[in-house]
Amino acid sequence: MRLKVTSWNVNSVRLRLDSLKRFIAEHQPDVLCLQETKVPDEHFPRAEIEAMGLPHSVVHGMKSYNGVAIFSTRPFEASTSRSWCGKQDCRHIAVRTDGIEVHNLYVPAGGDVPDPKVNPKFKHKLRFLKETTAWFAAEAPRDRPMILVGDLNIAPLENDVWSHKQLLKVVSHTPVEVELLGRLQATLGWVDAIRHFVPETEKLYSWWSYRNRDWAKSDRGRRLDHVWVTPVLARGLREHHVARAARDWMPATDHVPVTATLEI
DNA sequence: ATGGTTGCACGGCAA
Repeated sequence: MRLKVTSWNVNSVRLRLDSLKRFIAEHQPDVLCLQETKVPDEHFPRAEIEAMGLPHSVVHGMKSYNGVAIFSTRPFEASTSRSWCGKQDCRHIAVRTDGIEVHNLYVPAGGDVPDPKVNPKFKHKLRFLKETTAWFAAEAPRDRPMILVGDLNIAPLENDVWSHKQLLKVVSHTPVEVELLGRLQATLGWVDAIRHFVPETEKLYSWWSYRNRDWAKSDRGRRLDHVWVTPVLARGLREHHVARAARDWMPATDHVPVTATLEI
């Protein structure tokens, strides 16, 4: 059976309904994980998205900031959301479908200054990574079929950014973040489902800043959005897709959908 | 070096 899983930071789900409809029609994901929905649950346009062919959903949001959701062609056997760093800021939601746990994460961006002593947002980001790492390490054995997706707000590899050298002190690509993301990845032996298909020598991005006149021409991107699978699922990996074209869909988003397809 | 843009229960904050 095919399982096609997409992660997309939509930066306001209410502004993105036309783009969501187009993406779902063109790519037909089975499980669609959204981040930065920016809407409280009572105002979430849930029925509209369910009508696009994904009739099962869970949402977990708040006013103005953050927010995560999962839509699916198949019913959920369970769903949970966890809070991290003592904050109720809607950065995690998880479901089980077909015996597979799917975790959808929105890691804090971390602000501008990569120093936890002077920047509380960066401190929060590091702490969030440590807490999620401890939780996955304690929670689940490696042989459990699990998928972790989301806007992890870290581009770990040299070719996950347009210039490794120029971004070494830029939040999202600093060594301390990359190291912590590596520890999270090591907990369950998570396999990077996108780099499974794209060699590390090749540039690959999922985000381009709004602050570029011509994002495609300058192509100063970063790969902040990820799909990971546990080792037991990795042998089923069949395809990947980064919907670069969606960067031009109006109104524009800075993140594009990232998809992995597996046979389960 | 700086400034560049977007979104949000509308305006300072987060990204």
